[in-house]
Amino acid sequence: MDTTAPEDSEKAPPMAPLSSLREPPTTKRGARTRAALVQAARKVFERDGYLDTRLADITKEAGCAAGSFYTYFANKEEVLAAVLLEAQEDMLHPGMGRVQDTDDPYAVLEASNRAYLQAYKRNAKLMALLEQVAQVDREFRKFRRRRTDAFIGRNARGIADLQERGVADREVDPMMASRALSGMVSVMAYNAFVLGERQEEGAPVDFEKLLVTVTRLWANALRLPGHR
Amino acid sequence: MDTTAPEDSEKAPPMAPLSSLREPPTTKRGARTRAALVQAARKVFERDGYLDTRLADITKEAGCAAGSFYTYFANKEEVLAAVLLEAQEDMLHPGMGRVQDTDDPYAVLEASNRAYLQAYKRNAKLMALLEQVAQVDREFRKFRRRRTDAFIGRNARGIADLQERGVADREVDPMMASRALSGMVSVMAYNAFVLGERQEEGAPVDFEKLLVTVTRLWANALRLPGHR
Amino acid sequence: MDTTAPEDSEKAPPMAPLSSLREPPTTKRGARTRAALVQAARKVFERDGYLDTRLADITKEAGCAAGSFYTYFANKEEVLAAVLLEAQEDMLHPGMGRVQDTDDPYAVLEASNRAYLQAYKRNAKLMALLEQVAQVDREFRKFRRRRTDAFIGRNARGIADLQERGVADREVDPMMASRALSGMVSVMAYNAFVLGERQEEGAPVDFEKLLVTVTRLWANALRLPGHR
Amino acid sequence: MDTTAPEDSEKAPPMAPLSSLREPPTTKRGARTRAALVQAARKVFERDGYLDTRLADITKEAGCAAGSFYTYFANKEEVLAAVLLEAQEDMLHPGMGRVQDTDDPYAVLEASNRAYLQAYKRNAKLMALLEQVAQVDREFRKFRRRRTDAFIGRNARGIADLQERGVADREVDPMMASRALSGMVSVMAYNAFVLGERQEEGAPVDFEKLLVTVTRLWANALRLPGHR
DNA sequence: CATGAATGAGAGTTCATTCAT
DNA sequence: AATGAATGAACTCTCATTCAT
Repeated sequence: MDTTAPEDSEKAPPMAPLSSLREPPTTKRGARTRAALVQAARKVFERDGYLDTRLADITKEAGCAAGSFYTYFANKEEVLAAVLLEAQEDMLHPGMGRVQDTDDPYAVLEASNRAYLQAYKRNAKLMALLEQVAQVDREFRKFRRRRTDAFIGRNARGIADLQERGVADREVDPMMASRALSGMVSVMAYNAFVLGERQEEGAPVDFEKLLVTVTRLWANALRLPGHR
Repeated sequence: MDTTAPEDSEKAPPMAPLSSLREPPTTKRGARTRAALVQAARKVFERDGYLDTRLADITKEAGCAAGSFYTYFANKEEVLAAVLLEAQEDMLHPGMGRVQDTDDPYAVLEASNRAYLQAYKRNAKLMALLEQVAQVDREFRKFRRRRTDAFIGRNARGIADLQERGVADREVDPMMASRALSGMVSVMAYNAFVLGERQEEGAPVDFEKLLVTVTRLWANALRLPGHR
Repeated sequence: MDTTAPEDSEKAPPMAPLSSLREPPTTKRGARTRAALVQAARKVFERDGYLDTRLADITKEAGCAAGSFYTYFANKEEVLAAVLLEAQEDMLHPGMGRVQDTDDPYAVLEASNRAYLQAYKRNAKLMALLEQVAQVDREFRKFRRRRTDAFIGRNARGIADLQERGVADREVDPMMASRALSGMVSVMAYNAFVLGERQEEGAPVDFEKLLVTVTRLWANALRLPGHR
Repeated sequence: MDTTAPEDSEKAPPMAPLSSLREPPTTKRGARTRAALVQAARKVFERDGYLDTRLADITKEAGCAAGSFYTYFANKEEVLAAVLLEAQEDMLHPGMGRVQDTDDPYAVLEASNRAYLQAYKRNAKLMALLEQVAQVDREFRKFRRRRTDAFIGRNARGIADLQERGVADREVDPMMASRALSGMVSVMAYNAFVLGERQEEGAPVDFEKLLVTVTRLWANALRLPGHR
């Protein structure tokens, strides 16, 4: 789910647009240390949350000295950026098997949602982290937005396509419908895989039921035919 | 990757469940000071965000000494609780005029969504704050959940009712459908009224178009009859 | 003596023009603490030099907690500013008794130089500090410049006056001559009272001989008549 | 106030008296690297000032690795020493053409001052650096002192000579007069060529006017005859 | 000799919380 | 009840120096 904080809330220091400023390590040893830091950072971030993570926690986890951190990153933001960039691939491009070959819109839709939900589940901790950090840092809000927009755009094209083929409700704006329906799925994913996994915050969820429900609602919402 | 979410991320200090611990002020002067603090807190929270707000900012805004804060609240969480409790009414019970009288499910649905979206827009800054703080504090996550569940429950009853009346798709679980569709609307509201209002984070939104779209999608999703 | 560093050498952070930003203490206790800090700062600065002074040294000397420093000053610069402002009076306006009554230019000159040298000697440690810090901080360079200019201007007027009265060499530009001669005296003072007092850095100096020499050279340089 | 100057201000680590400890490089490659470091150091020192210079800045400018620095120098002081020693010649022995042949004391004096001022101007950045570092490091204070004393001694001999020839005021101690007058010229040079070149710190100066003025004042101060 | 990563002590700063007045 | 100064733990970041390759 999407969440945010008052615009002016963050003092915006000069920050790089989510790309490493420090030059990459030249030696093998350097690469190893950097990798250890990124891995440690991910672990600690996911465990303690972005805000409660001290840089010392990361270096400790990585097994290196506090100062070594700054050989590779300028601050907490930059490690997180590195963590996210490293995981970006799997988060962005779920890849959804062969089903696309079919002509059955419902089957395609279900496959798409399945891929999305699976990827979300796989990266749930990271998604939780992203949501948290997006509340606090504009740069990561942008990152999240890029990710969201990728899905929304893809789905909007799918909807427009169905409309052209005459199988989807032509009354709705494809873009806005995509925003709404994609949002619907992402909220469900967040609730199921982020909150649902937490003690006392939510109940565990039946993956298939979730998938079927959102798919059906989505199909209905577009008035796809058949599939009573 | 597995999906245990950052449950432990927040050090959980002994905290009261969102109700003031401190006994209420006895004197008039005390009541005035407390009120000033709550009002100031809301203003500063909305302006600077929860995390960037220093208690000193609040007392300064309230025009009282730093120490006075502790006469009424134990910490930042408690003021925020007070702020939210004070605003709870309008956030929770939008109240939606007389339309409920009609039998037209679509009209009822639209009225309900209108009321929700209007309330969201009215309290957008507070909602933003709530989302932010929910990322950081379990107690406020619970608060948010109570609010969300109220809407979800209400909508689920509506859906079940329509199903019983035979006008809604019986294949979907009313509760889960309500989660999905309510979530859909809340995401749209968040994007429109929280992110949409921020420079460079989102475009301003046409309220009516938003309302019509989500209502239509909702109606379609349930296969409500009629309406073209 | 005047000394400085390459212009670009100092990263110039937004700094206040040598005036306290923090609001002054309201209570007696506050005033006491602030005063203790200024006094401690002066002592430590004079003992350890500006650069080697840690804020912790100052608070320790003042007998208060590290954090208390920031109640009154934003950083090291600001305390030093406070120290200098407090001592400014005596450094700037030596006050030189009754001699001004006479018409004898030489006597006036000697009295003036005596007052200057005495004041310099009295504040030697502070002058040393000022020289040191002027090498490092533009704002204090300005401060030093204001002080220097005050003397130079005063002396330039004296020289011009003598020229008008026909007792001083009219060939020299009064302002530039004042720069040169005032500079001459200040170098001598620096060498005598700052360096001269240090072990192995210079020999102790006979105050009267110093005074007589610079006065005679000054008088000669302007071709004042009489005096052998 | 008393006048013990900040003698103890600098922690005095075991330091060599401004001569390279490290043995000179044996290979050609080594000599090249060392030279590159010295050159880079001078550039960076002059640009950023001694204190703000990081060893990393120097090695970067020299195009070699951080660790290589320690092959040739033990620390920042030592490079600076190397820099100064390399430039010492031009700073110390201006060389002043043929004018010394004349008997006209004024001409000799002017030639001497011209040579001094030209050398100062030529090495202004280095002089600025020296002044800065002298404020901070005893060893460089000694270096500066040796330089200053060379000039003072030379000028004192000149003055004594003139006194013996009966053309200079015999009432002043040649050594002290030399200190004062040499100091006068050096202050003027510092103000003109170091401060004068900086934006907003001083106005640019007319070299010839400066030369004529200090020379005339100097001549007058000694009561040299002629030259009205 | 050169490299460049690793180290870690140490400094400045923030701010929730306490407490004497 | 109110005040506002005092506290000090906590954290980030710098950079001279070392050392394995």
